[in-house]
Formats: sequence, C-alpha cells, structure tokens
Amino acid sequence: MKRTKAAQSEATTGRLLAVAREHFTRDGYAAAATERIVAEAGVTRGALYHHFGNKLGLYRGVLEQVHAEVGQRVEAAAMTEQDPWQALQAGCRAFLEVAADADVQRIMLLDAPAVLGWAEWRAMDARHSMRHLQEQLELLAQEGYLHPLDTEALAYMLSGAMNEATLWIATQENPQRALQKAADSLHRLLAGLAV
Amino acid sequence: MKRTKAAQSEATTGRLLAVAREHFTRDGYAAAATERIVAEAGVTRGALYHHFGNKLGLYRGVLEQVHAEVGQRVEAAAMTEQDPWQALQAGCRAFLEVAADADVQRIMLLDAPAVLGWAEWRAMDARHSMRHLQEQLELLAQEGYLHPLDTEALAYMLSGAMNEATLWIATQENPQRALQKAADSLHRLLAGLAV
DNA sequence: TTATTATACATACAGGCTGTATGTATAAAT
DNA sequence: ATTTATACATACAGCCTGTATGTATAATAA
Repeated sequence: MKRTKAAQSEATTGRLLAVAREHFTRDGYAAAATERIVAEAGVTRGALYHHFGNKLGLYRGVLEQVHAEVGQRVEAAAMTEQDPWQALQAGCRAFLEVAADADVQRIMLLDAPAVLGWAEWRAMDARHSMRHLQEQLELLAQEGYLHPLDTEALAYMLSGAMNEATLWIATQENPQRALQKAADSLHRLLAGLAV
Repeated sequence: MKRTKAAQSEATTGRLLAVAREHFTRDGYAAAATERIVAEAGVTRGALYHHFGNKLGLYRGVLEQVHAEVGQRVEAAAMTEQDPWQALQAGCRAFLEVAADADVQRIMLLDAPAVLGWAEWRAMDARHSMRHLQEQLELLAQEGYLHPLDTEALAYMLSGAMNEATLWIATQENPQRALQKAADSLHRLLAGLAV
C-alpha cells in the first residue's frame, strides 16, 4: 500500500489531535502523558515531536480545534437573528450552551490560560469567538443603542462573565435550570448597557 | 540556641511560603521546582514534604494567603461606604485595584483554577472575596433594590467579569486609563440590575 | 532525672515524563 | 538513477516529584 506523504501526515496528525483531545479533557494538560497519547494513536513520540515540535504544540493544535468549533456555533446562532440586540443575546445564549461540553470547559476555559498564558489564550479566542462579541458590541454602539463605553473592556468582561457562568452551571445539580438563571442574569446585565 | 518546636516549625513554613510565593508568581506552578524553592528557603525538600505533604499542599498554603489578603482589602474598601450600592461599587473597584498585583494575577487568577480545579478554587474564593460579593447582592435584593435574579449566578458572573477585567487591564499600556474604562463598564452593567 | 515518644527535619532512591539526538525507510525532486 | 527531504522509530539524558529511611532534638511520661 502506497500513500502520499501529505496523506500520511494528515492521517497521523488527525489521530494525534483526536486522541490528545480526549486525554487533555480527561486528565488535564499536566497529567496527560505524551507516551500514553501516542500509544493510543498507534505511533511513537517521534511522530508527535516531528509534527508538533513539543507537547505544547500538540496542545495548541487541539485548542485551536476547540476554539474554532465554539466560534462557528456561536456565530451560526447569532446570524439567525436580524436585530443586533437579538443577535447578541442569541450568541451569548449559544455560547452558554456550547461551552457546557467537557472538552470546552477543561481545555479551553480551565487549562488554556495557565498553559499558554493569558495573552496567547486571549489572542486565540479573539480569532474565534470573542471577535464576534466585540464586533457586535461595536455595531450596537455605532447605531446608538449603547451607552458610550469602551467596547474592548466590555467584551472582555462579558466574556469573563460567560466563561465563569458555564463553569458554574456545570456544577449545579440542575444544569438546565442554572442555564436559565445565568441567561436571565446576563440579560439584565446587558440591559444596563442600552440607552 | 534552643528553640521550641512550634517556633521552629512556624519559621520554616513561613520562609517556605514566602519563597514559594515568589517562585509561583515568577515561574508559574508547573515550572516552579521544589528543589529551587527549598534551596532559597535554606532547607531541604524533606522539610517541605513534612510540613505541606506535597507540592500542591505548598501551593494551597500560598494561595490561601493571597486570597486572604485580597479578601481583606476588598472588605475594608466596601465597609467605608454606608449605602449598599456604594459599598458594592467600592468593593468592586477595590478588587480591580488589588488584583493588579502580579502575585494575584498569576497565582490566584491564572494558575489556581487549572491546578486545583474549578470547584476547589471557587470554594477557597467563596471563603474570602466572593462571599462578600454575594452577601452584598443579597442585601440589595432583600431591600428591593434589585431585579428578581439569582444572586448566586450573578455573583459568579460578576466575579468572572472582574477577574477577566484585571487581567486585561494589566496588558494595556495605560493601566490607569484601562482601569477607569473597566470601572465605567462595570458601573453600567451593575446599573442594569437596579430596579 | 531518666526513659520514651513524637516532631522536624536531611538524605538517598525510584519512577515518570519531556525533549533531543540519531538512525532509517520511503516519497519527492533532480 | 541519484539525491534530497519527509515521516517517522529508537535510545538516551536530564529534571522533577514523591517516598522511604535515618537522625537529632524537643516534649512527655515514669
């Protein structure tokens, strides 16, 4: 069986990313051993270091996937609404639902800031989910719906509030109910921004 | 020179905590080597494991200190105001200022959630800073100043917003100005909660 | 006062994990 | 057909944590 190098490479990196994602979710970054990841992926650590450079590189790859998925789903939800306010609300609500996944919580919210540092973590987030949030806020501001505030500061604070909310929701015995409470609270907070 | 065991113990744990705090702040939890910490503290790893059980135990000790300091300063600021709304605002503002310290940012905000897990991190926070926040919200709710909302959900979201805000502020070239922007935004968000 | 016990460490060792250096087979390019 | 580059596998060195064991001294009991 002959395979092209590109195909071989893609197959290996794909398996590594998939297995690593499970391990990073279940064990966390520190306790996830590269030896166990590569064994489950059917390769050796040589392959990992060839494709990703080091353990951190593999983590970046996984994190990029998670961020991209979250960003897509949030954007999709926001785009169903025409009214800017409704779009913002829909996007926020979608985030609260999407971020309920264990992968998102452990990898993207809990470990990533400590592993990559806040700046790199935020930079990656900015390329995906949070960019939409700030754009939406700026749109509202330009159309005069918003009190005169710094949209950047606002975006970070709202993002932080939602991140914390999803982690809180996940610990509640009735997550559905907790989600509603968080959404209500968020709704009220956003209401304070409107003129 | 004869020393009592209790005094000896206190002196050693004190030095270990002080040195560890510096290392955890500068290097982060993962990269802080116990060997280097004990060397700088003038003891061996035997002492560390005797008093703190393991590296995580030492981290818990440091974190408890940081949390306690932050909690005290926030409470002190809040207590200067009589009006519940003013007290809440003052406490929030104080937190934004106190959490500008590198120790607080790296240890308490960035690493702790990943190292201890969200539940234990929040439990420790609840015993210090966040307890005041929720109490204040409940006070406001009971006196009818607040829209009917879940104060627990609200407390987590506001806490998350402020945590993120301080980390953002620290990256801005003009932190003083950024602090003001964040405080303004927070003020507006809180305004949405009032009836 | 003396014998015993418990505390506060120091030292030595074992195991795990990351990163690097090196070797090899095969696809791609010349 | 030969050279080169890619995609790995293997072996090794170094660091770091936790544990097991030894020891001196303060606290306690007899």
